Amino acid sequence: MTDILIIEDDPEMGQIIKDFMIKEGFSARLCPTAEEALELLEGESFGIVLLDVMLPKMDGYETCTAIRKKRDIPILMMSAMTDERSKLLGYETGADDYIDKPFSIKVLTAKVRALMKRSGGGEQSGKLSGCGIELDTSSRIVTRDGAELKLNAKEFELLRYLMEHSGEAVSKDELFNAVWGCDCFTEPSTVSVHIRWLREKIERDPNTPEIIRTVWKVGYRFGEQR
Amino acid sequence: MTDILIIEDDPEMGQIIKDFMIKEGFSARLCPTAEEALELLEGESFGIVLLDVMLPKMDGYETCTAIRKKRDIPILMMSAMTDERSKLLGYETGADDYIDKPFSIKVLTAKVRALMKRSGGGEQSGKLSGCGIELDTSSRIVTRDGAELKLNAKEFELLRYLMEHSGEAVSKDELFNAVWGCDCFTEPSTVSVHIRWLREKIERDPNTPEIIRTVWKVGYRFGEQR
DNA sequence: ATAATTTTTAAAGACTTTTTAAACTTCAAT
DNA sequence: ATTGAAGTTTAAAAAGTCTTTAAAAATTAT
Repeated sequence: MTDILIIEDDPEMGQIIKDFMIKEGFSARLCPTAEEALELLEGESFGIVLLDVMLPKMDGYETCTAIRKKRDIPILMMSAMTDERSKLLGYETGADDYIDKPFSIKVLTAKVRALMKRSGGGEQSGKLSGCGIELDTSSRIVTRDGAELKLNAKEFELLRYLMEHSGEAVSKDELFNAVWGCDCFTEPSTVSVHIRWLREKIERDPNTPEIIRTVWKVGYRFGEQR
Repeated sequence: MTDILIIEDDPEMGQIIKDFMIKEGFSARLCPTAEEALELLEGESFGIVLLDVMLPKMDGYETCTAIRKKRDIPILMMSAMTDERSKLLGYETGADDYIDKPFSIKVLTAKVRALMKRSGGGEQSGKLSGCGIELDTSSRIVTRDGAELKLNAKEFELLRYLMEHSGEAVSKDELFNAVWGCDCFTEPSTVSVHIRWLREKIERDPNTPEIIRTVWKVGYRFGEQR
């Protein structure tokens, strides 16, 4: 997956940024014009856009507006115009952050990381974690404090759903529909039996569950207290 | 709902920021020390933190780390130290953005909006609060001054309804219909019994209720009179 | 095909919540 | 002050929910 889309008409500048981002472990794509970039955004998905404001035909503000119409991707504007008006215009057109040129490439990287972290994006890894439990949806491996737990299918799906909705009280019906599917002749009460088996495996003390809590008259809740 | 927590030891500066944020439609709370702020964060929930780096005892970086341990709330650092090292340290300790002092208050506002938009919308996720009580409809967790209260279903629904109509006198019939549903053979007088259990749990002194007041000949009212 | 594993069912038991009813207190009007 | 209606408090009964088993059924692997 290509992470970063750099829209920058100065080839030297663009290359510096791209090289550094790659060195930092991202993958990056450089694009000298807004038109090209917009086309690229149609086909590929990026984690973030670094957008130069001074561009040949279509300027950064127009570009920003155009990207926003299509995608809710984080946009970081880069500009030599350090005045208030320019910055405000940047934010108004939908930018997430604005950095003055010339900038420290390290600060730029930090900003990129901060934005990616916040937009939940970046990592599309399929790893869920909380309360010492890690669940990897692609390998279907679940660990507690690093040790692998052997869950069977229903237990895995239950845990996955609960972890995807970590902190929420999930109703038993919702759980049942999510794991068994809406049209199914199984007794919904089977949910609690599987929750039992699951607790047997993931809880330190299955009789006083701390990871999967019961929410009376509602259902269950995975994880943190608040 | 209090949106913005401003941690700033210079009272004049703090007040300017607070006033402007309020003028912009946010609600804001000013806090001169990190210690106080951390305590406040225990009990209340905020949409964003504006964090001054130069603070009396505990500095901004430490504070940032401490907040991050507790909450995944957006943090915007404000600092007169404009060098690269300081900024990187800010991002490393978990800040989402960093603004150099002196700054344009309008740019600060734009940054606040951008961050809020990004972090799950800034919209309250179904949290109700008042009188030191916080009620989260999605996790169904209720806290008073940060400590979790264990309410059962009817108590929760009663409190939710009252908080949704905070400051209003809600008639007993209205409450009964909202919580029990219109067609139900239960005695409506059971409402007062549940109010009692609820007061037992949320009031400091259940015999002289200050959070859920009785409105004679009408019903009950949550929170302050205006 | 047989064995092993997983999933479902059903039912008992433990526990929590909700209701009821009755005694008690407070309020406001006479 | 007295009175009756409105509100509170309590404890115990009733209703309901969740847990835990064990065994049967279904599925999967050998």
